[in-house]
Order: sequence, then C-alpha cells, then structure tokens
Amino acid sequence: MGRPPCCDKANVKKGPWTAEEDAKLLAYTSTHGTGNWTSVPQRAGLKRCGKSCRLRYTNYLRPNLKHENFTQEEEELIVTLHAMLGSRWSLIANQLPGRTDNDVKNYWNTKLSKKLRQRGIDPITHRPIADLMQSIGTLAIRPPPAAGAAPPPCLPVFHDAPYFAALQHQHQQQQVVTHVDADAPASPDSQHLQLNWSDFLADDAAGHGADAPAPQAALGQYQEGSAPAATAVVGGGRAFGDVDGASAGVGAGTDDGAGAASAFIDAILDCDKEMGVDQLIAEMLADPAYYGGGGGSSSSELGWGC
DNA sequence: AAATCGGGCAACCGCGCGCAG
DNA sequence: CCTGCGCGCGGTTGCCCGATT
Repeated sequence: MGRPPCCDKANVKKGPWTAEEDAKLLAYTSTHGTGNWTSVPQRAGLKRCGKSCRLRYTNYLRPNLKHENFTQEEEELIVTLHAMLGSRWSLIANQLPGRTDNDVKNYWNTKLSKKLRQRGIDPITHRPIADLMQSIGTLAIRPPPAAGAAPPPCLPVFHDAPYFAALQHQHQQQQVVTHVDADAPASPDSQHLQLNWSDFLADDAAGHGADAPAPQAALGQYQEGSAPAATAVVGGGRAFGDVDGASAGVGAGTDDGAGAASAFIDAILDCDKEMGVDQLIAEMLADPAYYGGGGGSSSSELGWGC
C-alpha cells in the first residue's frame, strides 16, 4: 500500500552523502531555495532521490542547525514535551531552535529513554514503572464480561461505574513524571514537576459519567486552550494509549466508552488544527504549574543530568 | 593486534495528509 | 468527488567507530 516510489530507485544513489554532493545541494538551495524537492536532484546535478535531498538538507545542511551536544535545559524540555505530546518529534523539535526532529528522536532513543528507565520511570508513559505494573495488575483482575457481551475493549471502560470509581481512586495517586532527578530517590516527590491526570478523569466522569454520550466536558476545556485541562488530558491519554500498546488501540474501545482516551485524541487533533500546537505548547510551558521554566525550579535545582 | 560488541547517528522506508487538477 | 502528486512525519535500519575482551 502507500504511494509509489517518488523516483527510479535503480538510478539513484543511496547511502552516505559525500562532501561534493553536500556542496551541490547547498549551492542549489542557497540560490533557488527549497521549492519542489522532486526536481531538486536533477537541477542540482545530483543522482539522488528528492526525498533524500530534502532529508539531507533539513537534517544536516540547513542553516542555523546546532551540531553540538544537547544542553541540560534542552534535555528537560524534551522530556517535558514528550510527556505532553508523546513521540511527535517534529512538534518537540519546533520548541528547540536549531534541532531537527531526527536529532531529537535519536537523542531520545539513545540517551533520554535510558536515563528515565534507570530512574525507574517508564519512558513511554512517564510514570513510575512500579505504579504501571500495579495498574496492569488492577486491570487484570477485572471480572470477565458476561456471556454474549461485546468483546473486551482495549481500554478501561469508563462508563462502568464501579470499575471507574476504583480506577479513579487509584489514579488519584498516580502522576505523570516529566522530570527525573538523578540524585533523588526514584519515587516522585513534591519537589518535582508532576502532571496530574486524575483531574481529567474527574472531568470525564462529571461530563458523561454512567451513560453520557460524549466527552464534551473535558474536550471543551481543552479547546479553550486551558493549560490545566490540556495537560491533564495529555497525561491520561498517553498513559492509556501506550499501556495498550498502540495509539490505534485508543479509539478501539466500546462505542460510548471512548471516554478519556478518545477525548484526548480528539482534543489533540482539534487543537492542532484550530489553535496551533505551538501556541498551546507555549502556553503550557509558560505556566509554572506545568513546567518549571516559568519560574520555580531551575535546572540545577532539579539535578537533571547523569 | 585482532575480533567482537554496543552505542550513536545518518539515512531510508512506508504511510498519512493536504492540495491541485 | 476522485485521483495523483508532493511533502512531512515517525519508525526502523544499517553503517561507523570507539570500547572491551
């Protein structure tokens, strides 16, 4: 499936770029700009796929790119944004001047995720691994559905009132950890920046509790650009979506049980379109309640870095 | 000194989305 | 409305190089 190759693979060079190729591409883009990438190889005299040219330019040749190591502040920002956005590397990279999505992605995969694991934090959900295991155990003891009932959903069923109540109570104790203090105990403490997603679960319950049709309450708050609602939505969404294993599974719950998880997805998509994610991120980062950069804790106080 | 291993990073691949015809 | 195309994204691969045995 998918679109056909953008170029004749038999006649294009692959593999590492040479200095000569770099010079040709740079010379072309500096005089003609980066318009139609498919025509760039031919015009620049390169036997490369246009896609390859674009990648080389954006990840390596583009002006103002930083090639030095990531700073402590950048590390913290990446972890914070990953907790909010997940693996949306281009959005994260947008907040890091001079960094590309590939840079951020590689740095996360090779360094930051390992750092988090070493601190006992799941790099996907940003929650303590011990809490995650406890959550999985709680889900596992849920009674099986009655005969003839719909197949079990991939996600917790939020309109199942007793189950929801128990789950909500449990998650009130759980938090999304966005910062790791290398010198502190692994368990989150009050000094660290934490994102509570139980708030969103509460919104979800209030908005469409036992049999309400749609998660409008939480979604509405998010669309207004409210930092607390938005942050809580993100935290809950990541937690459930990734525990389940794939984002596709988030929407695979029961019809009216989409609840928190689907509200999260809808909210993200709607906000991307309607208000621009950059603006949202800026608002969130400006709020000291959600990111220490606005005041409160400095990098040194957090002790980030190993 | 040679072989092996593992980390880091550049590059590739497949897919979704938006747009124009 | 449908189709094809270009772009951008996230996931993955594979090479390079330093560390270790």
